[in-house]
Amino acid sequence: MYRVLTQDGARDLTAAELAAEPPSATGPSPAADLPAATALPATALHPLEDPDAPSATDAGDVRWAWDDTNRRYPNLLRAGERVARAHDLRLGRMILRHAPWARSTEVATAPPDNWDTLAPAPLTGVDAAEDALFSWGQPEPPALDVVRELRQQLAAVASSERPGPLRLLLAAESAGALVAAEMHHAGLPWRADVHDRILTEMVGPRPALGARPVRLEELADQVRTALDAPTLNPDSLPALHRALQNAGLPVRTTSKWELLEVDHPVVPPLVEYKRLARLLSANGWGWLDAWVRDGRFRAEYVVGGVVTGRWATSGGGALQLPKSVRGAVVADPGWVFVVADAAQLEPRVLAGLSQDVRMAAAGRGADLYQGIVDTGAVATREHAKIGMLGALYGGTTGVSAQVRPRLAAAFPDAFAHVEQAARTGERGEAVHTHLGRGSPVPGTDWRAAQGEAFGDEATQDDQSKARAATRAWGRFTRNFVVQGTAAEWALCWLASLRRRLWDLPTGDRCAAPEPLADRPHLVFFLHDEVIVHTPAMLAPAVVEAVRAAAAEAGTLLFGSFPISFPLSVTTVTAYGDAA
DNA sequence: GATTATAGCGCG
DNA sequence: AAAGCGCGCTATAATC
Repeated sequence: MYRVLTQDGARDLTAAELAAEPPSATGPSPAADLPAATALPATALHPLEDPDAPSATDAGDVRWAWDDTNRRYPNLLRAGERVARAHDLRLGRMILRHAPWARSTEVATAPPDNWDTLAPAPLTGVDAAEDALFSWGQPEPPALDVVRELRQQLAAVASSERPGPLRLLLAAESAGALVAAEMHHAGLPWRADVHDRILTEMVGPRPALGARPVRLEELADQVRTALDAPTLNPDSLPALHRALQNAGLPVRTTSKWELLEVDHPVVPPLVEYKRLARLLSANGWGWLDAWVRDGRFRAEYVVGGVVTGRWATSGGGALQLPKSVRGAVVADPGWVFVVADAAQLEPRVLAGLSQDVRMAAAGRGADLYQGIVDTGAVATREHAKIGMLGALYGGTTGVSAQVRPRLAAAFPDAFAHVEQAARTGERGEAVHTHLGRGSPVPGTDWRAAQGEAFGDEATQDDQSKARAATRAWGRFTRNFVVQGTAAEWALCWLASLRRRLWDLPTGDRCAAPEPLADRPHLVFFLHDEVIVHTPAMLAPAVVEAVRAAAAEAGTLLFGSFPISFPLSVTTVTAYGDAA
């Protein structure tokens, strides 16, 4: 049963009704020509195709369908309502527009409309929780026919070349949107006093606005002395570069790695200055003032914000929290964090993607890189790691290039898969993830450069630039299939974990006025890592749920293929203490 | 004076 | 050591 949120309110429709000819026909519906059986009712989905399948505690099997989770769900959460399942039509449209398996469907071929340009509402959009319960709070988007779009998307999935994976992808993406809204609602516990103490220990007390903290001023003075440049402002890159040149340092740029190759008394204080200045500008007192309220940091997640399907964030830099300030993330009294991250996620995903049984076998233990060493393919764990990362990213130099032939011989299926993705990209064609998310194709500039490189008046320079652009796009598509499929694994992990956390027996706690934040709940997600905030007593059950969810994610993507996804899990009171 | 571009570095 | 992929954010420079 779909609960479709239209501008007139919520309306319940069965999948069969959605697959039938729409009453207000503005032309033939693509769904009309489909046999009814091709549009599976939501209730008939095998649980393994649906990571947020209804659980024992869900009211029925309702799946909300709405234009934009960000626009609709936060107000439900404020009203104390938790939604079990959703179909986010904005996200669904983005995926189906570019999914190669749905290339010939109406959703993919129709001219652009308002759905294509619909920007997600900010999670922190509505300033007031004071909004009337059913005024949805934010300005209405342009006219959108929600029922029609849902019909078209369901029909597109059903008539696509691979309905099962695409259906899972849309369900997982939408579940991700629910998680993002819930994490924003609950917030990441953040102790401003601890953060302040960390900063003070590193740079001295908070200075007046615009002034440097004492430690930074000391380091700046040491830099000026070492370079004999008494008025140097080390924050000015051109000035710093000139001063380094004048002092005779052979550096091309002012970057840290280049400085570290030079032996000169200015290097230690300058590198330390840059480290602390960076921390202070990105996550100093200003950040604290702007982003932490009432003991919580509320990240603005952007689900599907990266082309590969990874999440992005806007504002606050939630996906770049430096390790040095993670000590300020402290659980509430009586509560703890369960911090879990997936070990070597991307190579494991590649093993599953390419059905490489040898690589899967190397990943049988907790450490895939050590497993590779144990096969005898390479001598050290470091070589295994650098070699695998090189294969995923398209590295062509150094150790990565050296060990590449040996790894390629040991794991031919995995290496052939990424090579194939690179070749496809170099031809300017799209690749796709395991569940069917399509990559963008290169723009007109890229194609023009390719064409001109073979023209009559092509110079050497034109040709080498074109070759470089070709290879760069190949590296992008090579990585896309792995990074994108890893993102899909992570979405399934999140969706499964979210359902399992809700199903945990919590005694009387869940009767509390805040249905989400008074029980174990997700508070942070970082590509292959999650944090659950939980009453300490329930931590062991949460650890079990996190592991079970990882196993389920592996099965959802790769069925019975024997690739495992081990986690490293710790239970801590401060994020900074996690391994 | 307001904008866009770049270098550099934080995260995976 | 970075490199080879994907991001966001800041301060400063460059440009309008």
